Amino acid sequence: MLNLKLIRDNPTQVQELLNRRSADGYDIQPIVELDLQQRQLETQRSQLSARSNEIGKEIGQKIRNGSDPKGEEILALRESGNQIKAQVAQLEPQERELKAKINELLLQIPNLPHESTPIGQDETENVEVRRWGDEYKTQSEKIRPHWEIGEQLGILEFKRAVKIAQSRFVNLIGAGAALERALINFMLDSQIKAGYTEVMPPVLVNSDSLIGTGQLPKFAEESFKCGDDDLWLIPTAEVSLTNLYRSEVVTDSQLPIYHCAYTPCFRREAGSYGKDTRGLIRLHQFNKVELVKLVSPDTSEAEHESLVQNAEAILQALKLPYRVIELCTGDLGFGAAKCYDLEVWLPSSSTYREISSCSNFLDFQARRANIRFKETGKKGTQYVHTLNGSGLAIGRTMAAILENYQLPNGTVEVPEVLQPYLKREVL
RNA sequence: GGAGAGGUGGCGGAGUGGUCGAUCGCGCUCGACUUGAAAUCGAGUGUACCGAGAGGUACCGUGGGUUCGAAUCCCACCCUCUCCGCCA
Repeated sequence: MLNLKLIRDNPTQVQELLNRRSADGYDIQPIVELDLQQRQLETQRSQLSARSNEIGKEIGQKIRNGSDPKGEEILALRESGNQIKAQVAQLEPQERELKAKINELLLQIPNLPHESTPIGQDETENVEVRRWGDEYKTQSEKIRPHWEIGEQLGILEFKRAVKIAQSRFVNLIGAGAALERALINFMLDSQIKAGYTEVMPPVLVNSDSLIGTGQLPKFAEESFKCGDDDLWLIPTAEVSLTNLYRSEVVTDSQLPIYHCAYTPCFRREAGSYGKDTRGLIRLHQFNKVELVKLVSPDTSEAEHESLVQNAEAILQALKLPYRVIELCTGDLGFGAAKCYDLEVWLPSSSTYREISSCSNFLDFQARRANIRFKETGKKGTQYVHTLNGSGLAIGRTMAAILENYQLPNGTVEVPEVLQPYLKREVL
């Protein structure tokens, strides 16, 4: 969430930055007005409370000095205390309501795009930063999509998954399941080597966690909710990992904190009917290795670049052609100030498809989740900066491997780095 | 799910209606002593919000309530621990 003081002090700049996201945009004016009202109320109420506290102390002192607790003097003081209390009781709910309303509005406002984020309307104005691995693109004439390859090899099974669940689910069979596991282990091993501490977190989380990372309140329809409990299936391990430190104050010596996790991810994909209906690209349940960093604000830009490199390293090790895209302001996710997408080459459709999204949230999530750090020797606390990225989405990686490593005879070569994990060279 | 115990500042731990934002110990910071360190001694040391400032308000698991006044009394909820039950 945005800093209320920043909105208060620089409403025009904040509004201008929000407008970069979209023209119909977000209006901060209501917040500015409510904030003004709330502060006036707060001043008024706290002055009354101060007076009331004084009266309370006076009564206590008089009784200790021998005044009759039932005497006229004390009764008069109590009466005036009661009057003030009645006034406070009137103001309090108004103030609480205003605060709640402000908070509600703040939770709906997306992050301000970073100054360096390219300005644009939608994904067509995203900027390609670099490309890697053109030399690995297959020259073969006969390219089949990954779901055909997978079904023919008997390692992907969509029909029965639909039976036991619904559409957009898959069974991985035999070598398919083994390949999935190999990818998970390879990715985790690589990221652990890069300095991330592995976590196996809950994949069910409460509402506060989803608010902390920004999925709630705006995107409730994107996640699966458990009926009887305040628990949701995570759409990404970002939620679990970032919320590990919710409402905590860490010391600056603990920073930077790097975590990686393999988890299944669950997404309702509401509103994407008809999109990517075949294959592994858009499922309700998919596996992912996620990277999360909590860092000191002055390092977050450099940390962002190195996070992207950690994700890229996986694609490079797998020799999968990809490109790095910097999202423009109009395509930026809700909480991100700056975001790079990694897109892997899928030869069957001759397109690059997103396989990792690496975002810098600055203090946006830290404010929502109240994650702070204390600098030794300094008074007070500061919000950390949070970053995350996929390292990588497993299902899409499998799709890319099946397509990029397919052989004319219908089999699939196993990428060299996976061979020790999979203990075979061909699928 | 049942029974019991408990949740206080970075940690430990006091505090059962007023002088408590909270004794004390540890830790930490600064200073003194010391060639240096340890030990010792002295001072300081929570967070958030409002206010130009002086200052004020709020916070003792969370939310309500009683009272002029609540860490302390009442109610509900959450969490932790022990025992029992169930269970991958």
